[in-house]
Amino acid sequence: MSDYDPQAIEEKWQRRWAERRAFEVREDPDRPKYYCLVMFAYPSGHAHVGHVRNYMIGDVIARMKRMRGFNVLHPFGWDAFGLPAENAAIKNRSDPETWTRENIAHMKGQLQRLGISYAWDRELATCDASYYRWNQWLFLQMFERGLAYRRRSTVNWCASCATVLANEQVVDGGCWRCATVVELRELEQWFLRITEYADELLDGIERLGEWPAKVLTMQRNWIGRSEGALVRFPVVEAGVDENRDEIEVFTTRIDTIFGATVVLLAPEHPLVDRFAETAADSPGFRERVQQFRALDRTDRMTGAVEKEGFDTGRRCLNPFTGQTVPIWIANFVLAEYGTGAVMAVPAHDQRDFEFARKYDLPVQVVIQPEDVATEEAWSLAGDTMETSYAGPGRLVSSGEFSGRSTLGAAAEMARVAETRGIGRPAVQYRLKDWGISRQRYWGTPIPIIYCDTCGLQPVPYDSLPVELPAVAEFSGRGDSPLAQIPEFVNTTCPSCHGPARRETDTMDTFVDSSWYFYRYCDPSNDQAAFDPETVGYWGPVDFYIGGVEHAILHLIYSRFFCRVFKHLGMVEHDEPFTRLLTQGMVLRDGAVMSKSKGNVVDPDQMIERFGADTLRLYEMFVAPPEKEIEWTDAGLEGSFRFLTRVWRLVSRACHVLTDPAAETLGTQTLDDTHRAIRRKTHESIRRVSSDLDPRAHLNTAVSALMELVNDLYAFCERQGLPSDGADHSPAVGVDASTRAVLREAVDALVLMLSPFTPHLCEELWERLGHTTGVGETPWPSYDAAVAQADEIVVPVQVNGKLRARLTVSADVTEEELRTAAVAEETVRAHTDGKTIARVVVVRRKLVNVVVR
RNA sequence: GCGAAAGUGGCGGAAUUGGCAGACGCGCCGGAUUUAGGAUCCGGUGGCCGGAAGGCCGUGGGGGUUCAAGUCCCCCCUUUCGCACCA
Repeated sequence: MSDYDPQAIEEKWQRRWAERRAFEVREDPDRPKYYCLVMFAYPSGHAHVGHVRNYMIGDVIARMKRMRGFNVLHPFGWDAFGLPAENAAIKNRSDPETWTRENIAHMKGQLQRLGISYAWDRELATCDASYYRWNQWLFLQMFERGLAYRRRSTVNWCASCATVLANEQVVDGGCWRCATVVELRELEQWFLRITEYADELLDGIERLGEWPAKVLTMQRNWIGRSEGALVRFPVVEAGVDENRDEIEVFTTRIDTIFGATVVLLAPEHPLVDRFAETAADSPGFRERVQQFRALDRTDRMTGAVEKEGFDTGRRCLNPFTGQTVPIWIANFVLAEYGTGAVMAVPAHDQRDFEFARKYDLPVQVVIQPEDVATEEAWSLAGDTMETSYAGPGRLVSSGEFSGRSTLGAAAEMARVAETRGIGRPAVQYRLKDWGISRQRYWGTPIPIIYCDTCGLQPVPYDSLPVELPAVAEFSGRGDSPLAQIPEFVNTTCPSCHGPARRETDTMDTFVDSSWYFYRYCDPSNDQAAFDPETVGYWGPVDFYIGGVEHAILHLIYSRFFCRVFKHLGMVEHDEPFTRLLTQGMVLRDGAVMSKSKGNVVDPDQMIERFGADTLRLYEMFVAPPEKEIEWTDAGLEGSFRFLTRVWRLVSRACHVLTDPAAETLGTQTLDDTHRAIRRKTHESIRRVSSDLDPRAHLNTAVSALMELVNDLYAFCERQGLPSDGADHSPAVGVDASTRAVLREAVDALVLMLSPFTPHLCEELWERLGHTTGVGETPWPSYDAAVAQADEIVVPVQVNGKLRARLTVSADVTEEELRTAAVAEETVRAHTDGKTIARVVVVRRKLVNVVVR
């Protein structure tokens, strides 16, 4: 047989798979379905070995599941809208679509050379009107239900990208894409009411048992639910009793309200401007407010700025104590959380404590720890305490509530506030509604029309899609590129048919990626986003694989959309992704691969040198899928060496194996060597099967296969099989038992290796005389009786230290083990002259002789 | 600062339920083969002592539980990730 020539083999099998449409599937109610999905790709230009790793994990799982009898949906597509296309267009003086389509073509070629088992007939690109029209459809559905709405608001603005960012897209105060520090701007924006589902999204986390705990924690933090109360503090105006202003605060510690000695406003709080109008007598008021507002946003958010504030001179009424308290403006109070106003309780909150000490504001103790003997001790401490006390305890100096335990007091006091009409229990979330308006060209047009007479009008469903107009040359200037295109902007009102203007913002591309996994199920449907019955068959996604960088953005939006579709009656499941695996990055020289660092490893070059199978195997073997890996060429060579070894082993086996149907195990007598290799074969099947499913420990599955190959080499040598390349007549001098045992082992090896290196294994499978493809052959099953050894080696310890090994029959009894262990010579050397206090026997595992 | 995860040979990593630490691979060393190199095959490879048999030590550090700890508990160190004035 010839040498291993990956290039020839890989091309041959990729062609055959395509001809056979081997990976295209349709719904089949008689077979269990399995939806294996990798996160679709942004067509940036070139796939690198990091992408390859992601896609390989999915491919190994998909191919293995197919062999295990599942009807496997394994699609791929393109997250094709987005800013880089616009930037590239400006740079190349072309248009975003050309750039995008060329990149898709190139990357698709790269992926196809890897031999991934995608159902390419379901490929989609979000920039196709046939896809994004359903973004528009869904937007209108949400608009009808009040889930999409428009409001003027302060938004995060990235000056470099010249667009708005969602809260989720602001990372450490900068743009998630380019890290430019975000500014705040007032704009009319479209929002999706994700907060409507805040509790559902939070509760659902409990049921995502097959997601990494880390991702769940991040989502919990992001939603940031806190229970507390809203309480209104009436502003005390000299001489005015009616219709006076109120400051509503949110607190999680209403049980400390008797200690609220000052109310703090965010500099952006609406009342601040009102106060400023009448603050003529207070010089510098406006200037100081301006100073606070101008503070660097990131610094304010992260606490890098010193806590400062000043007295407005106004006072309000603490509705529980009936006492007036001063109103201050403080730079650390956030306008966007809660009500933008807080009650400060210096004695029981560290921030407030520091603030009070700095400005010499009163510290009123109202909670006393259970273990402090007397109230006096703490009342005294109010003036001398060095730190706040935020723990539990008993309420003191709290009117009718004094003596109560903090446990349960907060809930009751919130209810009391409600009956008195001064507040109510309330829940706050960190999660904000999702701003989706983007002042960009390359995205889904928002299907809304503005008419001077009729106002805001949704585009009628039968006018969808609102197509993105082509542009000849892309300048990228102006806030909303679509606004520069009169043919697009000018339209007629669907209601009065008078002249009207289209919305010129496009949707955040995360809208596109929030439901693409449903579209794959029914990709060419032109009547609906998807047929609910079809998604009912394929959904939810059983196994989803992608980078942890999407832990909050994409994965929370998709869970949100799943619920919207459920409420539209289009899906029945609660969660879109049953199991999530976040694969580790591929690093080189300790850094993420990027063009600018010049450390990108191009998969095409690796395929050229070693073949796709070697690259595939290497990336699966080097570490567990979740871990990040450091790229090494040496490791790749090792994988190539292993595959060459497999090739030679099977070639050698082919010299003596002729007919799969005849070489079966039946009544042959097997000697020890035969039994040993059968044991190894079945043990390997057991290990590889469970390593792949459900454990997804792909690296140890490969290790087990390497061990099997090593043993098979030794077996061939021992049985005197002619070596590869030697002159021989088939099967000369090789008995039927040896051939049957070898056949079983080599077949199992090739089958189990095939999800990793499908081209090589298809070729070897064919050479082994099989007529069906390796991928259509059922996964091998293991026989526990065969995997079980006749004899086992049991370690013997004396006082926990290994002293001997006993080779005993597998069905040895505890008593026999005990006797044999104590009698063993090396054991006796360590027990002589001592008392055997105890002998611990763990059947089939270990003996420990305890001496004194 | 708070929270979580991790820390195992020269390197990547394995050890599924508390039961032989270091599977498998890389690298290195030796042997066979070879004109030579490469490739291949076989063997060795945690540290220390020893000619060997064997012994001692060993999973970031320190304590503990247990017949038995990489694994469980407590304290500490380091790294990574997440959160970071959220009232």
